[in-house]
Amino acid sequence: MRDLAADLRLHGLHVTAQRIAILKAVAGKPHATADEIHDAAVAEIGSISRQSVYDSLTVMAEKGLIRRIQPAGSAARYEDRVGDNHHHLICRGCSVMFDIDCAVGDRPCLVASADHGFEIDEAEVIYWGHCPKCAAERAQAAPV
Amino acid sequence: MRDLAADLRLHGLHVTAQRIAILKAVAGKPHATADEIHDAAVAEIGSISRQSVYDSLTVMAEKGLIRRIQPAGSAARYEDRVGDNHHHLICRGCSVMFDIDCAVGDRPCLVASADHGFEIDEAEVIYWGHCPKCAAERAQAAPV
DNA sequence: GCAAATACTTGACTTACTCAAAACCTTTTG
DNA sequence: CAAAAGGTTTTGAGTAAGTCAAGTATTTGC
Repeated sequence: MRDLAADLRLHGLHVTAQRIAILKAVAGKPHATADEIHDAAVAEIGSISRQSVYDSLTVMAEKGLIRRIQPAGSAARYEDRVGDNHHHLICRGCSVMFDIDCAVGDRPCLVASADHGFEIDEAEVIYWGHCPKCAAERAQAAPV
Repeated sequence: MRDLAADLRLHGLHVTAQRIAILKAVAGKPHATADEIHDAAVAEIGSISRQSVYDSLTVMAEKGLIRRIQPAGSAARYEDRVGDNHHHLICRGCSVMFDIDCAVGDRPCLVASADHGFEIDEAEVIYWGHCPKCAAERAQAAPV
């Protein structure tokens, strides 16, 4: 298990009960929303304001401790798997989300065909589709 | 120029002044937000409710006349370039957005390394970085 | 142990978007 | 052409997710 306190200090952040609780929540339930993380943190330490959850998630994402994913049509989600540039697979029906390892290799997806002079730092890839369950339901609802 | 009315009819939608105005707005300013499209449509036909703009954009996106892009940290945007699976390059500073042709080829990016049984229909790729202008400003604000 | 810096809480506020019901317009059919 | 049928637009209220600001509390370096 990660030493959460050391992790925070390493990134120049103060160590507080709230932040430890948030990190635990993110680690324990990948792809959780800010709201779910708030609930988990409340369960862990009894009380924490919603605002602190937002603040902490924001700085921790900025410092690179966690990663924020913001798919179309749903609230932002957070995960503690960082640094490996993996991607995501999301169901259009029920919004389940899976991790997908980069199909091509290490980070070649970072190369765009024309960069317009940009300094590119991330290539975000989201695969959209329907999970087996939702695909079956759709087939039934709208038969050919 | 596209025959907008025929385009709507082809997709099973009624032809109305509002929808024509919205399609023109989307074509005239790619990557516009619902709000900007509303403004453009008002300029075109004098008056249209915000709700109609949302409704129309939603059905037209469903029917495949236009495409909705919803990047993290900003409102949804719309474009009329559909069917070629191109990608986007967005500046973290000022949110400018450019089109990027698929680096690999036609649509191979659709292939995920493990599909979890999903029926995948789209691979959305967003390159994040800083445009030349914002990169320069950042370098000045936080010099090494 | 103290001062300075960082973090947390409270509560008001905003933005982007959704829901619902009634009025209206397009299209289809006779 | 008229009228029925059903899709479309308007109006207005409502919601979720997140932001802003000011004051209080905690952590850390000295």
